[in-house]
Amino acid sequence: MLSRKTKYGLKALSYLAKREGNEPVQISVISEAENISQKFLESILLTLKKAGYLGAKKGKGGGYYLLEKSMDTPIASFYRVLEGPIAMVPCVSLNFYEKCEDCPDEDLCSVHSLMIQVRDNTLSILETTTLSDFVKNQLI
Amino acid sequence: MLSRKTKYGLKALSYLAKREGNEPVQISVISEAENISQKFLESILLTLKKAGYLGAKKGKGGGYYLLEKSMDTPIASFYRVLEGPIAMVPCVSLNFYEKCEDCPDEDLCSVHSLMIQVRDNTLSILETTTLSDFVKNQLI
DNA sequence: TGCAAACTCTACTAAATCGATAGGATAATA
DNA sequence: TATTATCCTATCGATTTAGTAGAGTTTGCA
Repeated sequence: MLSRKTKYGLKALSYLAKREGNEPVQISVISEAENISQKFLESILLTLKKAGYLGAKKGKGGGYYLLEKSMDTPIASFYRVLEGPIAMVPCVSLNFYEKCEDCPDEDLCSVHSLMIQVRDNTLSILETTTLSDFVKNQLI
Repeated sequence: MLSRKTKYGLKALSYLAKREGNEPVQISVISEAENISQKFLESILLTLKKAGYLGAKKGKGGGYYLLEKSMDTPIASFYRVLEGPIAMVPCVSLNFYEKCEDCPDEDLCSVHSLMIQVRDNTLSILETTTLSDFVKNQLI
């Protein structure tokens, strides 16, 4: 299940991506438009900024805006920053790998094999869908 | 992320599915073979029994065993019993649908559209892989 | 009949995570 | 210098997770 953090983060990104121009937008504007708690959104946007996907400007006329590369960034990247691993078990994670304590041999684990398939299928979507695609699709 | 409950449940099912014959197997045997806390596994197997996938026999020589239909049951069914929804957001769940409070129109939500794709991809694996397939694959 | 084996069931708990909220610090603008 | 808006740390209540404890029930067997 997607956490609210990730869902809100993606919705905020899509809000920024849909705008014409790239003027800074205040947190309060996004939070009202997308029905997200303002304080919660604050921390989410900060995370995305630290990860290098958003720029921020302080003071009057300030707010958050997309950095250039963000439109071509796959959703998978945002997902990993907000939610963490895409894989359903750490032992099949590409970016957050961890061995299972209970499993002596991954190659003999049915769960492992199946979850590799699920991971690859999910990745095929999340890695090929960029933020630009993400907002394009919904206009159809 | 898969909970331990689901992972352990699937491992126990696969343990039973790999056995020759279908004699009852004690919880303690499975828990040792798969390195799962016995008490925890107890409750998991009980859940699977109540859902109609396992039979149980009490007393000496007792234990859990697969019911006939279980070998042809898709992993998706076990998953739903153990973990809950397969979808990443309730608003795209087929079996556990819930409307998002924050979302006025699902058709205009980019997250919604994307998660439908992810769901369908994941389902295409979990619905077509039966318990029988599940243990067959790993022998290759 | 009586004992032991093994599942059944309820209740409880420690720890972690989630979804926020509070409030002050910092920086930019006018 | 006053205002605006992000930055940052800390805290908190509710929920979920991953168990644990312990008594109850059914079955097989001597």
